[in-house]
Amino acid sequence: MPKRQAPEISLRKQPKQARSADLVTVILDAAVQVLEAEGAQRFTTARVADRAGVSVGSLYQYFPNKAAILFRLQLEEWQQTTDMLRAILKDPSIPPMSRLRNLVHAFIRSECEEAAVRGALSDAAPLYRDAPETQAARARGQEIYRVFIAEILPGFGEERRETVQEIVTASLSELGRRFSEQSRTDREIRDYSDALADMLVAYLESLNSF
Amino acid sequence: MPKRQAPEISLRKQPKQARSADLVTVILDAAVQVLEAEGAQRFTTARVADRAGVSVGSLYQYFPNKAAILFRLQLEEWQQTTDMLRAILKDPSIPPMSRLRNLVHAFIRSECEEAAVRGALSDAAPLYRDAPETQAARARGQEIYRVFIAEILPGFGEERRETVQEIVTASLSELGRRFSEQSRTDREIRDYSDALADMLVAYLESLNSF
DNA sequence: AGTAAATGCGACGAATTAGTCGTATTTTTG
DNA sequence: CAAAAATACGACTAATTCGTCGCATTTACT
Repeated sequence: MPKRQAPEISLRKQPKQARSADLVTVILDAAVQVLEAEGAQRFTTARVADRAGVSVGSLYQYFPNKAAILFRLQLEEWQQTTDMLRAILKDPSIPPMSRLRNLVHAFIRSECEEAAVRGALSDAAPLYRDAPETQAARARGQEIYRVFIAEILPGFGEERRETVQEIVTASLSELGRRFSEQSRTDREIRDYSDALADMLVAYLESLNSF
Repeated sequence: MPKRQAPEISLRKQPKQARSADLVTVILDAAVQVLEAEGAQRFTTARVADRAGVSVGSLYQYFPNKAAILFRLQLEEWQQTTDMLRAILKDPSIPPMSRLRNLVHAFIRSECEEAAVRGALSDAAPLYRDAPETQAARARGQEIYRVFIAEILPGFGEERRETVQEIVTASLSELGRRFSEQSRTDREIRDYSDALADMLVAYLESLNSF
């Protein structure tokens, strides 16, 4: 059981002046560029600092270690995606299964944009995924699905719903990630999204026909 | 676009004497142990050689680089799994959807055994996944599903079937991997397998009801 | 202006790693 | 048994990496 993983993934100190706040954003932008251009393997603090036009020392003023930068990027990614999906999933003017279809399409499209960065980020996941902050962020993201599943499967027990939720969310995130590993045409994206939506809808409807 | 990745993943030379054939298996055994005990991050040729009770030099006689060892392990993993699943999927005495259910259960159970090694192997995937040998092995593994999908969806065109196959195989491998990241009780394994099988069956049956 | 706090710097230390090469040992072969 | 081929060895090199520390510069505040 390899349980490495030091904590300390959060910001080391809060930027108090404008220049240092800028510094943090400049570093994060540079980090994205490094991930995109060099991949997870060659993602190093030195390269990030270099591309940001900043010294390593400055970088380490605000990020306690390399993993903290990656975690921060993943966190922002998750937050953006979750916000988008929440809006789709909560819209009461659309029937649930249509909302789900819309969500699938939006999610797959979003996964295919900036696929390079996302892919690299997931290659680097071992560096940050075991940190408690990461677990917490994951859990927060699950909330919107929990509510949705409860809405469409009202007769089911807590435990059963959790399993369904696990399957549905994992299908989305894992199949989305895998699909976006290769570059795809718009046509492929539509077809795949349709098929994935078909599968999820067929599953959920089959559960309700009893 | 990070396109690193040197080829040269195959064996450097064939062992001609018994002792060197032993050497290769000893090294592979040790590699598994290192992956399991230390994780992908700390998987180094030195550690493997050390645990195998062999010198690095000897290791490099037969493996051109670190990635070759990992590829070899992944290949054996895939071969074993594929053989098992092929037998289940081809049994003509059982109706197709029952075969699929059996397959899901067998696969998830198998993923949960030695989850540590499999997880580490997939963390290390960036080191070998872009090699042509890996692509080829992947493609070979897809074959059994291609045949199965063709059997149950005879009226569908080639392209459509490919999308379905992509969805089904990705669901299995990715959800299986993700599920096995945490350690699971027998009960959880059964419930999850049932749910996943439900989803796949619901999907495939929904396709056939037109 | 003058002081203290905040920020920025980058050379440097300590550690780790992949892979090689010349040599020693063992096995095969004639 | 002797020469040749195969195998084993492990010290070593070259490269890369993370993260720190003492000092310089800039900003905030009175």
